[in-house]
Amino acid sequence: MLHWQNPARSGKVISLDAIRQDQGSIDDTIDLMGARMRFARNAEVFGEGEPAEYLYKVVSGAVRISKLLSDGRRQIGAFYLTGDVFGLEPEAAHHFSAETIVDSEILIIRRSALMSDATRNSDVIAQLWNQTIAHLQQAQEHMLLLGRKNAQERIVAFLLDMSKRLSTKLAVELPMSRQDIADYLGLTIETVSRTLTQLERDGIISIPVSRRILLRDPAALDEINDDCLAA
Amino acid sequence: MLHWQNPARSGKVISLDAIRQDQGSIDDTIDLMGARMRFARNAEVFGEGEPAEYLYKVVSGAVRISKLLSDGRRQIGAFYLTGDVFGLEPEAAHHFSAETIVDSEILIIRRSALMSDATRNSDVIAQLWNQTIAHLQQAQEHMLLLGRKNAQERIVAFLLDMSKRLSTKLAVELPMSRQDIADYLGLTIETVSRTLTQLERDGIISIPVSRRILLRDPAALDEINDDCLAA
DNA sequence: CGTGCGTTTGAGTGAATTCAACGGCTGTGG
DNA sequence: CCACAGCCGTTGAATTCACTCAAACGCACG
Repeated sequence: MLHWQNPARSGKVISLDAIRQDQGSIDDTIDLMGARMRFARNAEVFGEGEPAEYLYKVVSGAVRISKLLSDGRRQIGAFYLTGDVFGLEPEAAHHFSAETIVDSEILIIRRSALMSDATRNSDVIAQLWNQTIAHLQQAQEHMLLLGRKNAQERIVAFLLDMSKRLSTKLAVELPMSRQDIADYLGLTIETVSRTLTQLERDGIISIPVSRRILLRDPAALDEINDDCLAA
Repeated sequence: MLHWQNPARSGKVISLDAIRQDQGSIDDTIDLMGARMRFARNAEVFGEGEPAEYLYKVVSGAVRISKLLSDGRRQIGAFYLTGDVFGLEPEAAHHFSAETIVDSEILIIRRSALMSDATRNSDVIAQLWNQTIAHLQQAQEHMLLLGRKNAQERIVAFLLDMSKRLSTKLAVELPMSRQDIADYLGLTIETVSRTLTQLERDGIISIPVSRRILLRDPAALDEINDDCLAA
């Protein structure tokens, strides 16, 4: 039997929750078939244009996927944290490169292994499809942020998303640098820094050390984030 | 047998080509099972938050999918032209709303019908998955544009993409308004207009009427678009 | 011949960027 | 234990690119 229905989700912010929620059988499959590998900080997991032979799951650590323009401008497409699956593109080649942000342990599974299993069990494809859908929705949400939100809104959306995904609700320990955040949000490092400082001055957050952010006034953050649909 | 391999594609610009190329069997299925419907210009095909019961294919006309913020800011996620499939989110609800841009004919198929077929033929799921992947890659490419490109680069990328998809290589007949273009590219209508005017002054394009754009100097356009990877 | 909508053009503003300097850790080596 | 180098992050000043506000234009339609 197939599981076409993902759990209905009410929120408008599409993070990777959907992916996690729907990982029952794929987790089992991958965990059985995969091989663990350790990567140092800033190691390349795969490069743009490389054949996409494997599927990846973050066991511990954090990963970014990114694209570069010829003049060095970089867009980070997503961050993957513990438990997240990435690299699932049944095309010949990857369209992003993936690097670790911190020392990480990654579970790697050969795509062909999954696929041969899939011929016997269409559940696996359905699961992979659902994963892809979740990634797509995340990308679409991010397009709204990149296209239409100002610096403060971007930063706040980022903090709330990280808070949710790290599930340390009010004390967010960021694995990534300001440059990574900037390249994810389509801002400069200076703007990221200034905006965070301003939020701290406003008493909405506090930043005891640069990588640790305390959400002092979640209501104010939600207010700024206010993604509501019109009418 | 499954078709895991999409045709390898060399270009960096991910348009909907991949979708079209891989539509053999899904086209057959949908065309057989679907019902055609006519929509007037600016008609809503589905709304954000509505249950996603159907899959859609543009027979003729054009469709935009979009998201709104509470203050009216709008981000258009994609345009779908003749032959494109959209609405494939096996989640409970749509995350974008979809409206026709011009009078359109849309083929509609009940998802459940496809799905019951899928239990017998995992090919169909694989096809749907590939469609989703293509949409994801398009979204990721668009994130790079929205996050890191200036107005001129956005306009040029848009024109080249439209030129390719409309396959009237050098004379692009745009179905959408300047406002739609602006909301797709994350710009204002004025900036879109000014940038097009400037390209015309530079002799790179010409605009006999506002919706028709002639690509006079494709090499110059490619130059500006230059998406190349670094090193 | 108006009216209305979509588009263009102009002038001025502003938010984010660029350029530049400074501050504060961390680790290393004297 | 201190000195110093190398990052990373913050802050400041000036600039710029796209935005806002405003008006005019052109075309279609009644």
